[in-house]
Amino acid sequence: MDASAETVRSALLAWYDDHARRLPWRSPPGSPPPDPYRVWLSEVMLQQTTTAAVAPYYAKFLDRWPRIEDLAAAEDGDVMAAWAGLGYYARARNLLACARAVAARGGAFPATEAGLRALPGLGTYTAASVAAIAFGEAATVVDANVERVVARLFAIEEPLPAARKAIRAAAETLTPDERPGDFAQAMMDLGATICTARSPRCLLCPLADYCRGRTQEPERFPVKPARKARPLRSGRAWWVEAGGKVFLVTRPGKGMLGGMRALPDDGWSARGDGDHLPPLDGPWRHLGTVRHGFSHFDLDLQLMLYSGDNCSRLSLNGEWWPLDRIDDAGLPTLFARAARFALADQGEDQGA
DNA sequence: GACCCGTGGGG
DNA sequence: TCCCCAAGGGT
Repeated sequence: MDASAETVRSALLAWYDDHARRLPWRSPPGSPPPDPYRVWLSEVMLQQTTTAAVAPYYAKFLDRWPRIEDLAAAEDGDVMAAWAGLGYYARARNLLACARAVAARGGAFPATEAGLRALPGLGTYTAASVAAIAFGEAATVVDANVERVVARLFAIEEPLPAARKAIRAAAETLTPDERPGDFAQAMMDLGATICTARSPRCLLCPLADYCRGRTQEPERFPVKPARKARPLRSGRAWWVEAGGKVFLVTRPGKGMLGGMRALPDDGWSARGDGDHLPPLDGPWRHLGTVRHGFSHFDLDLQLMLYSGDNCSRLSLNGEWWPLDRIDDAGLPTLFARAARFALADQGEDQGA
């Protein structure tokens, strides 16, 4: 049952040679890695995000900003708009800060895990993955996939998050000096395609013979604490339209959807009594409610249409955005959905 | 360690 | 429908 680390490494790399996923930001097994800019860009996008969601964004960013100097020179708003829909917008702010920091040192990333870790937006995982994949450093890469694979391989009973220490220690015993980048990606591929969270395919697993968890119920690992229920908040957003344009604001740099273009809203506080007043004295018409799920709460956003005839006294700073280019506004998903709702409502009025 | 921070897909 | 989850980082 137990096997040497070398046995496990060899079995996994052999499996990877035949079964590696082909992804736009990845080189085939055993071949030279993509340049660090591409590795870094993909790794940041992949934080808490599926490969399918990342692919079109990765292509778009690389096409628009082929080198890190191009990204470093971009306008903040353009980068935020290009990130719209991908979520966790602090990543985009950190991406730009990191690009500028690297450009300032001549465009070359630090080539070590410790050096990478000091850059904005690179935490334990991303620093290790870029070091291993782009620079061939024998860094131990632990993401949710590796966590699951290792917890099962060693049948770690301790629940998360306390188990992270033991999981990392176990993972470190496996990390190879040769092909550390391939090894890291192999572990992640195994977790994504074989050792999945539900219904793991143990019959296809190259590590099945060495897995302690398999003799129990592999789905048990890693043991996780119960999840808290998501509360429901409510709020209002204001749709003000004139001359074929809609009034948009840019949200503050920090907090929810920070730095993103948006509809004006009332702040959707926890109790649903948002404190921001409407940007115009009425009349307002209730268009409908958009329910949206965020990471830690659900939101019922009531969409209010300004139905008066004098927009000249708007009390907010913002910009008038052409409705026929609303898809280019870079609205995060919540407000993109609200905008579609408002435009569909108008379509119905015209049809009726 | 706890909490904040998005979104879309799959079972 | 609902719940879970994903190549996590910052504070």
